[in-house]
Parts: sequence; structure tokens; C-alpha cells
Amino acid sequence: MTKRRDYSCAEGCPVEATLDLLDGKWKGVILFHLKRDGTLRFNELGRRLRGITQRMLTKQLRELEEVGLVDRRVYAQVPPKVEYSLSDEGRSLGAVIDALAAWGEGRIARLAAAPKAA
Amino acid sequence: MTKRRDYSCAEGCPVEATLDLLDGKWKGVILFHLKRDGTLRFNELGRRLRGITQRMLTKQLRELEEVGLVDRRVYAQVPPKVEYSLSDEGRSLGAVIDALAAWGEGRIARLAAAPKAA
DNA sequence: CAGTATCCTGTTAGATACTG
DNA sequence: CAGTATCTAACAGGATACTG
Repeated sequence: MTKRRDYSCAEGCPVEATLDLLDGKWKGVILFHLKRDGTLRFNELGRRLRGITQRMLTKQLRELEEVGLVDRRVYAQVPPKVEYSLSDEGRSLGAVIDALAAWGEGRIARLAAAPKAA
Repeated sequence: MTKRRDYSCAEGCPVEATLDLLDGKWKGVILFHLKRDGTLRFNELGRRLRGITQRMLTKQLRELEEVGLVDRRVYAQVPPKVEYSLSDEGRSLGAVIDALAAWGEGRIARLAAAPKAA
């Protein structure tokens, strides 16, 4: 999904604008966990995302930071300590995250109830 | 974004489950327009998505159909007539689409108000 | 009208190894 | 602990041309 800067194409574009920010295999879940837990360190977050590599976690976090959804706080100490949390802008996404989570739960339940015929 | 079938990993996964279905550059907008207009023919839809190629439109629609969010109705006539609309499942996504659109509008407004310094 | 069929490119994301 | 650096396979998605 190519990132865009201009969403002047009216009608449907706000949807795209939002989705563009959530794009990437892990962004949605990352935001979900930061919303839930408030503040998490790099590896704490990583542990909540089973299967993610450090490289990917770093990349997704940097992108979220770049668009202003996530704040990154570095403590000048050894061993390193870096904390991630939602920015104000990220917090404003709360209702969206909730909507995604709520509908997803329903869908998972529906799929479980009516298993796709083999 | 790799499609998955199992979302048994608890906590954050409903978010992923939803996002997986909306993945692809055009799915969000397609759903938005079908929600708005109810039923649209292939090219009507295409015209609302400036820049999409027929190949992509077909592909995204097939994927949405496959996961059960969109219904495809073919009329046996010449010239061909094919109508797309939200399925019941797709309609149940309404609140999510609205949330995405609403937040996106806010964000676009915010970006316009505070243009990123070059 | 509503697609297919090909070709082609950049990007995504996984695996793996290394570091201040 | 919190990352980098490299390499690679797979795919997304655009361009273009053709068709029942």
C-alpha cells in the first residue's frame, strides 16, 4: 500500500487516510497493546506480538512515530531503556481501535461457529 | 500483509483479523462506496476510485467477495451487467467504516491546519 | 460492459547474525 | 536491552493490450 501525502480526492479518502496509517502487518496490534497497557518497552511490546522480528518491530514503530501516532522516549542509561506509548494523536484513534477489535471479535466468533466447509 | 486463517492468539488479534480483511490499497474505499451507494456496477465503482486499474478493481472485489464482505450479482445479458453490494457481513462492518472515515476526516483537517514544516 | 492475460517493478517482511 | 546490517523470497500493484 503506497503511502500518500494528499488526500484531496474527496469522498472515500478519509477511509484511505486512516487505513494508510494502520498499514503494515503489525501496526494495528501495536496500537492496540499501547492503548491497553499505556507504556511499553521495546521488548515488552515484542513479547506481546508473537512472531515479530526485532527488525520488523523497529520498523513499524519508527513508522508509527513518524506519522505521529506513537511517542518514543529514550532513557540515557545502560542498559538501554526505551519506552513507547500513544501520542495524543494516537490516543485519538482509540475509538477506531475499539471498533476494529469489536468487529474482529464478532467475526472470529462467527467463523468459529460456522466453520468453512473443507 | 499475509492473510491468516487462525486468530487464536488472543488479545490483539481481533484487530488484526479486521485489518487483514481491509488490507489492499483499495478495499477500504470500495467498502465505503458500496456502503454509501448500496449497489454499484463494475465500472461505476471504478469511476469512484480514480486511478484504479481494471485488474486491481477485479482483484480487490474478488478478495472481498471471497471473505464474504461483498456480494456479486451477474445478470445473464449482453452487454454484461454485474452489480456489487455489501453482504450482510459487509453491512455489519458499517460502524467500522464510519469510524475510519470520521477519524480520517479529522486527521486530514489537522494536517491541513498544521502543515508539516519542510 | 466487465473483465483477462502478461509483463515488470518496488516494497514487504522473514531469517539470520551482529553490537554499544 | 534495544536495536543494526544483510540477504532473499514473495507479493502487491501499476502499465498495457486484448476479449466475449
